[in-house]
Amino acid sequence: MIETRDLLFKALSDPTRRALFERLCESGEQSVGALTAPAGISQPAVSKHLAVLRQAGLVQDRQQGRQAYYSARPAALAPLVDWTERMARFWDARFDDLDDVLKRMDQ
Amino acid sequence: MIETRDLLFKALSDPTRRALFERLCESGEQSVGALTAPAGISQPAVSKHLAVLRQAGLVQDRQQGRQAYYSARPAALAPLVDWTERMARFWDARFDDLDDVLKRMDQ
DNA sequence: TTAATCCATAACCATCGGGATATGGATTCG
DNA sequence: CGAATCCATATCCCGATGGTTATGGATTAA
Repeated sequence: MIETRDLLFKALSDPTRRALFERLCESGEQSVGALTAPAGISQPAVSKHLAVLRQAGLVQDRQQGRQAYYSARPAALAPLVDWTERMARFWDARFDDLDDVLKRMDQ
Repeated sequence: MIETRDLLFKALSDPTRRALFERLCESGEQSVGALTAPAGISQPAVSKHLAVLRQAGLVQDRQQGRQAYYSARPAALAPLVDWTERMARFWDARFDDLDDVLKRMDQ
C-alpha cells in the first residue's frame, strides 16, 4: 500500500513523536507514564502521539495490569529506507545515462 | 543543526510534495509549468510546495528567461538516512546487550 | 510598443493537527 | 469496600497548512 508510506512520513513529521520513538529505540520498552515525564506535554497528548505511531506500525503496545508498555518496531522504517533508496537510484540512473551520452560523444 | 532534520521530515510529510520530488528525481530538471500540468493543483500551489522543498534543501532552482527550472538534490536526504540508521543501531545495540545477558546466563 | 506567457507573492478560506482539561473504565492499594 | 493510580477517549481551542483566486513583475512574442 502507498498509504503505509504516507502514515509513516506523517507520523515522523512531528518532532515530539520522533522524540518518543527515539526514546523507545534507545531505552526499550516504556510505560506511558515513563514516557510522559520527560516529554514536557500532558499524558493525553502522549497517548495520542503513541496512537499515531502505532497506526504507522512504528510502535507496539502491551497491557500489563493498568499500565500500557510501548516498544519500538524499527523494522517499520523499511518503506522509508526503500523510498530514499529508490530516489537515489533514479538519480544515479540519470547520471549513468549521462555517462552513456558522454561516452558516445567521445567516440 | 537539528532544525535541518525537522525541515526535511516536514517537507516530505506531504504526498503532493513527495510526488513533486519524485518526479524531479525520475525525470530530472523541470520547469514550474511542466510540474504543474500533472500535479492536479494550481500553479501557485506548486510554487509554494517547491519553496518548501527548496528550504529543506531537497531541490534547487535555476532561472532562465521567464522560466524557473527546478531539479532534485537527493543528497539532502542524507540526514534522514543517518537518522534511520541511528534508530536501527540503537535497536541492534539493545539486542547485543540482550545477547550478552543471555550469554552470561548460560555460564 | 503591445500582448501574451511564466512564475512568485499576497490575501483569503477551510481543514487539520497538536495542545490542554475533563472524564471514566480498569486495576491496584489500604 | 473505598481511594488512588494508570491510561484512553471526548471535547475544545488555536495556530499551522494546503488549497484557491487575484495580482504584478519580468521576459518573450507579435
